[in-house]
Amino acid sequence: MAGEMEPGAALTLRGIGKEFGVSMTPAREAVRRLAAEGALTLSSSGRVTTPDLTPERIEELAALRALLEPELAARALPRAHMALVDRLRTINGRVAEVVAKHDVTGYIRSNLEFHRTLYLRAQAPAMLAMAETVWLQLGPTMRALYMSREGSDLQKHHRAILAALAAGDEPGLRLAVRTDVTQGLRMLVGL
Amino acid sequence: MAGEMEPGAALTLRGIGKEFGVSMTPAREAVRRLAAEGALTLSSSGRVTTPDLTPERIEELAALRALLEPELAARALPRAHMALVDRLRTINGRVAEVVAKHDVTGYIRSNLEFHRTLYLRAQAPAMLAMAETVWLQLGPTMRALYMSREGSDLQKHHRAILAALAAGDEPGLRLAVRTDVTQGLRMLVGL
DNA sequence: CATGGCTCTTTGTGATCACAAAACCCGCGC
DNA sequence: GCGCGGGTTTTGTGATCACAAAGAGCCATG
Repeated sequence: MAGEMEPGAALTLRGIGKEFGVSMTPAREAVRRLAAEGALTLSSSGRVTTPDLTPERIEELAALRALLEPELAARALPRAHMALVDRLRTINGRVAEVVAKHDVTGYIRSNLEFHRTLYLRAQAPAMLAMAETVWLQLGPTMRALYMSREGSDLQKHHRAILAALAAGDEPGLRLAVRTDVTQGLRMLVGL
Repeated sequence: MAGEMEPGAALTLRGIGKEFGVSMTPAREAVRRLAAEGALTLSSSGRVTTPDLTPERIEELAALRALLEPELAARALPRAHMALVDRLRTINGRVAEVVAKHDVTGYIRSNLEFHRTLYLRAQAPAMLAMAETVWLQLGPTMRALYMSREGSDLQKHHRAILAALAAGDEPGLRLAVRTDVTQGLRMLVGL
């Protein structure tokens, strides 16, 4: 999810097992579970790789984010207190730090933490799980995305989200989340 | 997905294995995969049951359907030809048959086939997979739902979908799909 | 008659193994 | 130089086993 692996990277059950000090059996279960969520690709012969997404697939996943995440934000809005906004501001500060250090993985991680923290307030576990599934599928691709561009104006969108949250402005919040989510992925496809 | 199992039904790995003539290993993989999609529940001790959804969870899943399926329908619309509408009409006829026979499982199956046939035209596999994941989670619950009410006016919504499709009316299609999806589940929660 | 504890059974976990298929690599021939 | 076999290695699959924990049932006791 954090983009630690590049798209198309191959994995072996025995390799995973050795890496985590277990046998093939639990490695297989983990792989099958991740494959079920679309986070890994199983070739017809059972080989395991991280997915190498086509532009159409990326657009589709971006559309899913644009569908799910504004809804999650809107559901979180009535439950959001000042403490939440403060917490989000803190996380957003950490985003700025890792951007300065060109730490791609750290950036993706804290960016997603920002979103997750907000959506947790929606009290919608199934919907949040779906959003996280999408993040998982985009993981390896996000690395490629964020390495190609500077993340300076993503902060702008996060600030817009915070402002709408503090103002209790639902339409504004939906729009801010949607553009934050859409804009980054748009670049990758080159639209 | 077809509601063949009731909510809260227990499963054992050895039982599944015997039922399908395999050992525990493939049974475990299948169970873990389904659990990853939310189609089965794993207790903390590893016990496997079909999920017994709370009303809040049902509302959430209904909201997901209301979010995803109009989008899928809208994406299918520009690609929909007369042959597709005919095919949908045929499937809809089959829905009427099974309703007459009070065949709950058959009804759910053909109802979902109606939706899946339409959404396949959207050329959006990730989005369709998400919708099917939701269906899977609702499966056991849908049985309980459709046994408690008559499915007569669901045909009405399907006809509205077909009409909007034939007319190329996107807003109408979105609305028709949304109400078809929402209305059935609304009863169960008792809103 | 209810309740607590004890035992036996059931059940999931993870390791190991034999097997088959796929991939890889090396060398040969065109 | 390039492509194509053939043998070797790697890799996933599914079965089986030992083990531990959780459940179920039963009996004794208050």
